[in-house]
Amino acid sequence: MNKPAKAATRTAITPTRAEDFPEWYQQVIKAADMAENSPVRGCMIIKPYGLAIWENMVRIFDPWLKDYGVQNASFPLLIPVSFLSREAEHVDGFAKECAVVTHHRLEAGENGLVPTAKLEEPYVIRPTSETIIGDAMARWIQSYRDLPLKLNQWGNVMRWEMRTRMFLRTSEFFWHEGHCAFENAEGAKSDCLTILDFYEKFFRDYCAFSGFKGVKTPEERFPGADQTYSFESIMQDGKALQAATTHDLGQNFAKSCGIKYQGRDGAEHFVHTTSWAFSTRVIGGLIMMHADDDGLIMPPRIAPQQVVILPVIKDDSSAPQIMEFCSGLAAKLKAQGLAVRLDNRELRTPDKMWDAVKKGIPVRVEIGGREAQDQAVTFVRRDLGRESKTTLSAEAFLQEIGKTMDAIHESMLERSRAFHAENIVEGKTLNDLKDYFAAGKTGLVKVPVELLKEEKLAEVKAEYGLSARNMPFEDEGRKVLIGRAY
RNA sequence: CGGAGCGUAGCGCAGCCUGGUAGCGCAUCUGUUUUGGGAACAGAGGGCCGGGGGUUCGAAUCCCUCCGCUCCGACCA
Repeated sequence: MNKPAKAATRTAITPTRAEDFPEWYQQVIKAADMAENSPVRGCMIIKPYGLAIWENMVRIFDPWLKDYGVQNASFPLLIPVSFLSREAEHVDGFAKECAVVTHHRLEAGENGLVPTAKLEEPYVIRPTSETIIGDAMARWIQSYRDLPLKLNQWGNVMRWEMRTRMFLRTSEFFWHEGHCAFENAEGAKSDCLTILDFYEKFFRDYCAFSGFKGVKTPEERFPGADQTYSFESIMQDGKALQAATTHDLGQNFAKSCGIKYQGRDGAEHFVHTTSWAFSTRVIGGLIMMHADDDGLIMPPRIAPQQVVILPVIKDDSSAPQIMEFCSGLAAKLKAQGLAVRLDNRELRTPDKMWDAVKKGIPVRVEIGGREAQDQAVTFVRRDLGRESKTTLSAEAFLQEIGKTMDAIHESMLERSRAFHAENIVEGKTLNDLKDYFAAGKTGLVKVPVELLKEEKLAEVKAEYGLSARNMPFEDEGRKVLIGRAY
C-alpha cells in the first residue's frame, strides 16, 4: 500500500490566492503577525513585525530626502476647518472624508461621558497637510532667497473611508508627506520628477517592485493639483496599486494660502508648490506583490529579519555545542550588518520553521549536530522554498550571504518584472478594452490616449470597475493604462 | 451609502430550519515519548453564543432593533 499522498500540497495559508485572494491577503497578515483590527472602526493595530517593515522604509528613504535638501518638521494633527476650505478643489476632494473635532471636554452624563465645551471653530483631523503647511509657508517665505523651501513630515493622517482593508486602505494611516515651494513652474515640476525617481528607486531596489511611472489623467489627479505623477504596480490578482504619488500644485495653494515672495525682479510673485507621499499602504503592496500560499516573502533589503537561525536539537547532550555555534554564527552575521534572529524559543523546530516561512524571512538557517560538528551551515531561501536547501562551510556561508541576499532581491524583482510583462497588454480601440475584461482577464490594457475622449469609455469603465491608472512616461503621453485598481 | 454574507473558546467552524443544561478541529497548559520540512499519547483549562428588547415554563436557536466585520459597487494613498 502506498502511503496516502503526503499533505505536501498543504499550504500555510488557507484559502490560497487562487481560491480567494482577498481572504488570503487577510490571512497572510494574520499569519505573519503584522497587524490586527482594533476597536476603532477602520483603524488597525500595527503589530511589531508589521511596524518593523515601516521603520525600515523610513530608515532607508529619509536620508535620501535629507540628501536632496529636504528638512523634516512636524505640523499639528488638527487643522482648523477654515484652513481646509481655502482651496476649492481641495475641499471638494477631502471634505467628505474628514473626521471633525468639535469639543474639548468630557463630563459625566447619564449614559457615561459626554462631550461638552463646544469649540468655536471645529478642527479636522488632517487628511493631508497642504493647507496648514501652506499657512506656515506664507509666513516663512518672504524673498526668493527663502526658496526653494523643502519640508517633509513623517506622521499619520486620517480619512474617514467607507470601506477599509488592512494596510491598503485604513482610516488612519502612516506616511511621509513632502511639501515644497519653488520660484517657478520648472522648479516644481523638476521636484515632482526627482522625487518620483526616488520612489521608483526605492520600490525597485528595496521592495523588488516592478512598476511604471507616469502622469495621471485629469480626473485621477489629486484635488487641487495641476498635475499628478504616480508610480504604480500590478498585484498578483491583476489589479493595479498606486504605490506613490507626487503632485505639482502649481500656484493653486500659493494663491489660496497667500504664499508670496519678492522676486529677483523686485516684484511680488506666488510660489509654485508640490506635495508627495507614500504610505503604509506599500506594506499591503509587498504582500500582494510577493507573498505566496505559504505567507509573506520579504524582499531582503527591507526585511525586519533577514536571517533566522534555527537550532535543531535532538538531545540535550549536543545542545550546548549547537547553541554555541549558533550564537557565534549570529554574531558574525550581525557584524556584517545583517538583521539576524537566533530563534531559541521553546518551541518545536517545525513550528519555528513555519513561523519563519509565514513571516517571509529571506534566509532560514538550520543548525543541528551535524553542522555544529562540521562547522557548516544548512540554509533555505524563502523565495525558492525547500528545494533550495544548501549546506556550506560556515566560512563560505559568511562570505556568500551578502550575495545571497542580493540574489534573492534580484530574483524577486525579476519575477515581478515578468509578471508585469505578462499583465500589460496593448489595445487600440474601446472594443479591445471591453473584450479583454469581458473575457474575465485581469491586468492592465494600454490604449491610445485618444480613447479617453470617447463618450462610451465611461460605460465600459463602470461595467468592469476600471480606471485610468496613468499615462506612462515610456510612451511619452501617447498611451494610457486602464484596469482595475486598489 | 446601495447589494450580498457573517458575528458561538485565542483561531477556524458546527449547532439555528424543527427552542430543552454549548460542541468539534487547531492552538494553550501539564506529563511522557519525540524532533533534519506541519509529532504521538494521556489529562486539563478556557464561552454573558456581538449588544439591547420581545415571544416562551424555557432562546445560541423564533421576532424586533441596534452595533460590528467581510466581500462586491460608488469614493480614495
